[in-house]
Amino acid sequence: MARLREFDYEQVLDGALQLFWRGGYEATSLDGLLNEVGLSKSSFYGAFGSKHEMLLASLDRYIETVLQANIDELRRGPPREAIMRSFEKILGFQPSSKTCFLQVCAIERGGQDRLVRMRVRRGLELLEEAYRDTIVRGQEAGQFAADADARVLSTFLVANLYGLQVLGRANIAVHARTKTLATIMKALA
Amino acid sequence: MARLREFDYEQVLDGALQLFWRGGYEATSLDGLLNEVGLSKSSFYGAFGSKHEMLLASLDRYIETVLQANIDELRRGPPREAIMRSFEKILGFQPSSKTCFLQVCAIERGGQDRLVRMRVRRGLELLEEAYRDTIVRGQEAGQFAADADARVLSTFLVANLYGLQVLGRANIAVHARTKTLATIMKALA
DNA sequence: CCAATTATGGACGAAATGGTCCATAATTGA
DNA sequence: TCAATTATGGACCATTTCGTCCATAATTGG
Repeated sequence: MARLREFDYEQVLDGALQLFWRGGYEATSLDGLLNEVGLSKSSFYGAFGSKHEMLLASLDRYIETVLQANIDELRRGPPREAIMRSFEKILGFQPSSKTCFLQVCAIERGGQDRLVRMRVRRGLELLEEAYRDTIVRGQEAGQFAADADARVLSTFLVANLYGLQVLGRANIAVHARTKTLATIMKALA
Repeated sequence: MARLREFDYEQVLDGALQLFWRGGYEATSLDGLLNEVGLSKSSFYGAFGSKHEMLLASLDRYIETVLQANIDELRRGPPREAIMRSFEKILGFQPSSKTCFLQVCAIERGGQDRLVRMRVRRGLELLEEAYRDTIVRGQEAGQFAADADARVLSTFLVANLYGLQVLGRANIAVHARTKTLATIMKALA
């Protein structure tokens, strides 16, 4: 063995995630990041490889913590309420709120960066599956139309979830976005 | 009077729009931009002021050309078909396709940049109005449920339009996105 | 305690960043 | 034709960018 690392890998990763999440990839400077988390360059390059690899690691981290927590909430609660709550969170967004990191990555880098795209896709699929299972649960409980295709509806929900975040970023009034939620829920039955 | 400018202002603006549109604000370097459009720095700063002002000008330009063209199509055609066509365009997107510039700006800078946010919002509102008027036309023609609130539905359509673009960026299969369109249209009646 | 190995601090570097400045060129009204 | 004004090319600048490198520190197995 040899000298032990003095920093907490996941703590640094979480710090990087916060910065990338708020500012995006390009606008986040490595020096600023290292300064923020208090890490030297050699330690960083030794542990993470490069700024880009750090982004990928942040994205993985986001999926397995933040996104997974949202998914867990969805899977746990009563179907209709759980779905509504997932949307109500987003209705509360202000323009300066952090929208889903998957969306940030998809828009800034998804067009050119295959490794980012694969991860975003995986995250969206996890979310879609969670919605799908929740819809099926709701159908079994007689809350949603039983003849509807849960897969189609779950993709529809994911699309709406991200669309509403764009409206929030643009400062479209809360009441306008809230009324949209009713239309979305109506599509479930 | 004095010496005449040798470059075409709008042509340069269009070139800048293309670069910002494809790569985003931060990732687009001024040197690269000037090199691309063949403009000297002094001419650029004389005419446009700064990189940031150029972004704002590009955004305005986008709204009055690209977005307005989409809006015109929407307003011209038969209601149901016009709405469907506006979505079908997006279904054809590949991951590398340029998503709506309003979305790129909203996600990259909307959280921190008020001037960008105001423009994005105005663009979204123009789009929402066009959808709204188209829905009303459809209601008058008996194609859509007459008792529905066209304003709510139009916001709903805008949200879906942007949500589907995120899915496209993430390489979610075309057939999954296509099926979503049916669900969206069903909400109109 | 020594050898091997890994972590750390920070100096260093080359290139790129957005932006300024100035000498010169071109144009028009008088 | 001359004065006034604006456009242009490009040198120049400070700062920041991501990344490398190396000497030194710390740790463990033998």
